[in-house]
Amino acid sequence: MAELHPMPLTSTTEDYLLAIYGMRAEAEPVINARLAERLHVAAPTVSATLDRLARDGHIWIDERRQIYLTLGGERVAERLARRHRLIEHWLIRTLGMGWAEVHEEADRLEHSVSEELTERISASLGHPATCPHGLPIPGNYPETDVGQFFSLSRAEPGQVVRIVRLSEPAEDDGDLLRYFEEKQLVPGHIMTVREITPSGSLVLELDGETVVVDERVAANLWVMAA
Amino acid sequence: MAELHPMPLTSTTEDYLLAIYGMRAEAEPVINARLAERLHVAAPTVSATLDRLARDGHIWIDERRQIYLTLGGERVAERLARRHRLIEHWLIRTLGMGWAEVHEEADRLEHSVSEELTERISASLGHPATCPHGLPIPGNYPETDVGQFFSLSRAEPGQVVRIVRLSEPAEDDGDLLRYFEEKQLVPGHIMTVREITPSGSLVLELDGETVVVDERVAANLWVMAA
DNA sequence: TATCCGCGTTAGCATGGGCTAATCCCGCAG
DNA sequence: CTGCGGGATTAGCCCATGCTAACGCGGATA
Repeated sequence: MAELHPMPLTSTTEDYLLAIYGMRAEAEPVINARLAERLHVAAPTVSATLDRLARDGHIWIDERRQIYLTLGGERVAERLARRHRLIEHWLIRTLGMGWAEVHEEADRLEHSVSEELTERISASLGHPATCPHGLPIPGNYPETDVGQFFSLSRAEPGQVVRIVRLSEPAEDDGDLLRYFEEKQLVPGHIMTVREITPSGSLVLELDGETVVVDERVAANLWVMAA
Repeated sequence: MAELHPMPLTSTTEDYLLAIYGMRAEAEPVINARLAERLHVAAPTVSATLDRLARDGHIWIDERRQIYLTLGGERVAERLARRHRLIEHWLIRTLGMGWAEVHEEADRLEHSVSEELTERISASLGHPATCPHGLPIPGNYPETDVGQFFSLSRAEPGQVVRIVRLSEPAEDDGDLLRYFEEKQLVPGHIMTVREITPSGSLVLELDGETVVVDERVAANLWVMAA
């Protein structure tokens, strides 16, 4: 039953929907325990909140306790992701905020920016296709070559790749963001995979500089053959 | 007792403090019943919330049930007013939103904009002294000629005045805002008071146009001799 | 097979922020 | 003096969002 007057969603509701959306996009299993980690709340809290989300028709949960967005829930999440990612761009372009700082600010602003303001922002930026960290902006992102993207941790020695985006969870790790920024491991940059060490670390060459990243870090960078 | 880790205030708390601050600035009596009207909540809700505000040291209430901000509460309110008014400017200047629409948007954004972002906005706008509706921006507003301001409803026939700002409550009245915008009754504009009718309406001349406003409307415009 | 780990739910509780209905209090006007 | 009107509080509810402690369950492992 759709509400006649769609109650404005709470900030918490929006956070949950966006987290589920993000985890789906990364093809991670979406279960109670993972959400609890991601949202920094206790397991029973997640259970109760998911019950409300299901009651209100935003999600459904199957027998194996996998969580899925309904069509309505997905629409909400897409709008939020769109807002969040446009805001990030905006903060960088018009106010000169740092590449590693905007995510946190956008996490709060995404809940209070109106639909109209969102569209004005998108227009003023020329409708960018991705956020500054390379994640697609729903509504602006063309249906393209997503299939060509793969995790840097799966790259082969000798391969030349271009960074296309960060992983979802990387955005919530301020230290990691600052590290990526410092090493210029940001979307658009091209690098060569020199070698892969026995422990799984990758030796990269970027702008003539050599950078070594371990497997866990490489897993958070998505690339395409360049 | 100041908290060691100052708990982030809730949106509700901020709304109450800002309302109290605004009513004080207009020299309106600050009591429970007025707050209930302004915030669109029931009287017992206000009582309960004010109890919490007092408990947390943001306000105090005297024997006659007048409500006052503590120094801490006032600091919070000033920061919020600053944010709100800077955001309004920003939305108009960088995104072309309407003079009559920005207040509502800012009412939501003021709760989620960080201190750092606020300062970046102020700098990018050249530290404006007032919001687009003429209300002073704490921290940017010079200590000046506030004493020269008076309500348009107290103007004399023949007087030439310049609009300096709206009243606080006018900002929450969308229809009134749109009316002011349409008639160009906005800060900076100069007009002549042609006559005052027996019913208290004012006949004004603005840019060669004649505009008639009733007493209730005139009370919401502050002017100075020009 | 016995056990333990990861996961989920139940029970029980707290706080913030809302509401209505009913009562109470004070000052002013008749 | 009586009564009324405005304002505040009390009592009693509700919901969303959080927590801990304890229990249950199913699969992998010793």
